[in-house]
Amino acid sequence: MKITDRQKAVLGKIHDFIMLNSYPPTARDVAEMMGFSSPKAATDHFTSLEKKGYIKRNSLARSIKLTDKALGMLKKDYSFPSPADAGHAGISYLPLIGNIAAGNPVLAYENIDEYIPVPESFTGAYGADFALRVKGRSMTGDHILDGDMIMVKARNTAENGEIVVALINDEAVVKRFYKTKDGIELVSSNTDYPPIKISIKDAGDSVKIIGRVVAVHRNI
Amino acid sequence: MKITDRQKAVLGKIHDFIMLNSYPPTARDVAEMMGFSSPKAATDHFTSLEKKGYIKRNSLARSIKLTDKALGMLKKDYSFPSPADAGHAGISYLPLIGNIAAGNPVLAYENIDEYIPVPESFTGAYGADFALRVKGRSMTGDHILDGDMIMVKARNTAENGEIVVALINDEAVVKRFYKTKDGIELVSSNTDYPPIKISIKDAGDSVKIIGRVVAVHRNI
DNA sequence: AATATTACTATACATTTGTATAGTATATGA
DNA sequence: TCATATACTATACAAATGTATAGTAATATT
Repeated sequence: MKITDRQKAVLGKIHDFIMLNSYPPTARDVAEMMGFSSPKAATDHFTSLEKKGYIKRNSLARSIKLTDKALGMLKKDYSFPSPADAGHAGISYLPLIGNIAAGNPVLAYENIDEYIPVPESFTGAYGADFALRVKGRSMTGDHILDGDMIMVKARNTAENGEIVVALINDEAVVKRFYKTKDGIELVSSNTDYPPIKISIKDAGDSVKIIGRVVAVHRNI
Repeated sequence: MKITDRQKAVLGKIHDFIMLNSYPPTARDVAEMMGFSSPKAATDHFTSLEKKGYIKRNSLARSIKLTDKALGMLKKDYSFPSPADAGHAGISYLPLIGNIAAGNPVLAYENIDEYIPVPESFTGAYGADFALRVKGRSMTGDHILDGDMIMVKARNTAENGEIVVALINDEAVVKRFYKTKDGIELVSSNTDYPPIKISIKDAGDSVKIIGRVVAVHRNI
C-alpha cells in the first residue's frame, strides 16, 4: 500500500511542527493544521501512517516519532533536514537557494534545493533568511570564493558599501553596493570584473537587491 | 545563580530521555528517572532550570526544550568528543578553544571557552574536533582573515601543502605545512610573514601539529 | 540569626490528550 | 459489483499530564 497525498500532507505537517517547536504535535495540533474539526481524523491518519511505517508512536502525549522511511520521503519531496536536529534551540534552518527560476520570488519553493541547519551564532545579530552557493570569482577581493556558501539577510535595500546579493536578469550576483549620483553601482572586488552601473530609471527593472550577506562559510 | 548539581542531574536526564525517545519527558518521567516519588519535585526543578535559562517550556505535555546553554554545558560534562548525538545528529558541538594555557593539552577543559553547534555538513567528510578564532593576518592569502572561525580536525601529522594549526610555544598558529629535506616548514600565505623552518632535531619540541583546517566561517 | 533557596513527599485537581463510538461520503481494487 | 480502504464529522470518555496545595528538612545567603 502506498502513501496517499493526504497522508503525505499530514506527515509534512507533523514534520513542520517538530521543526518549529522541537517537540511532536498532538492529534489536535495536526487536526488544526490540516483543518480537521475532529482529532479522530488526525489519529486515523496516524494509524495509517504507522501501519505504512512512516511514524512510530505509543499512546502517550506527543510521542510521534518519524521513521527513517518518513525522513527519506520528506527529504525527497521537500529536502528537509532531519527533525532529530530539532530540539536544539539556537539552530535555524536556512533554505539553500539553487538556480533561481525566472519570474519566481527568490524564496519560492521551486528555487529551494534543500534546508541546511545553521547555528544562530553563525548568522550574526539579525540572523539570515537563506543561503546561496557562490559562483565565480568576482568577490575574491573580499575573500568570498567560488563555491563558498553565503548566508543572506533578505532585504530590498542596502547601505553604501555593503556586500549584497542582487538579481540581475534572474541571476543572483554578489557585489558591493554603492549609491551614485544618478543611480546605484554594483562593484566586484575582483578588478577583472567591471562594475555594473544602473541609473535610476533602469533600476527596479532588471536589477533587484534581494539581501545583505551576513556570513561566509567555506569547506577546505 | 549557578546551576546546582541536582539540577544538572535533572538536565542530564532530560537530555538522555530526548536522545533515547526523540520526544521530551514528562514531569513524571523525570521523577521516575531521578527516583522522586512526586512529579512536583521534577516540576520544581523545571522551574529552576527555566529561570536559569537551561530549558524552555509551555504548559503543554512534553514541551520541554533544551537551550544552547544547556547543550553546551552537557557536552562539557559528557566527555569529549561528542557522545550520544551520533544517531541522526546532523549537528555536533565543537569546543571553541580560547587561549591555550601553557602545558595543557589543547582540548583541556581550561582552554574551552564554549561549545558551538555546527552542522556536520559544514565540517566536511571527516568532521571537525574543535574550533578556533583566527588571530592575525598571516593567512589572508588563503582567504582566512583575522577574526574568522576555523574548524579543525585534530591530527598530529599533516600532508604536504595542507593548512594546519600548529602550536608554537603554546601559541596556536595557522599555516601551510610543507615537508623539507631536513624537517618541516610552516608557511604563511601573507608574504609579510616569513616562513617558519623547523629541522628534524627541533621538531617535536617547540612545534606540534594539532590539526588540519577543514572549514572557515566568517561573519560579515 | 534570620531568610531565602533548594530539594524533596504526598495528595489532589483541572487540562490536555489519545482513543473509542457512531456515522457519512468517496474512492479503489478484486 | 462488492468489499475494502480512505477521509473525514461529531461527541465522549479515560488516561496522561501540568500544576497547585500543604507540608518537612537541609543548605545557602545575607
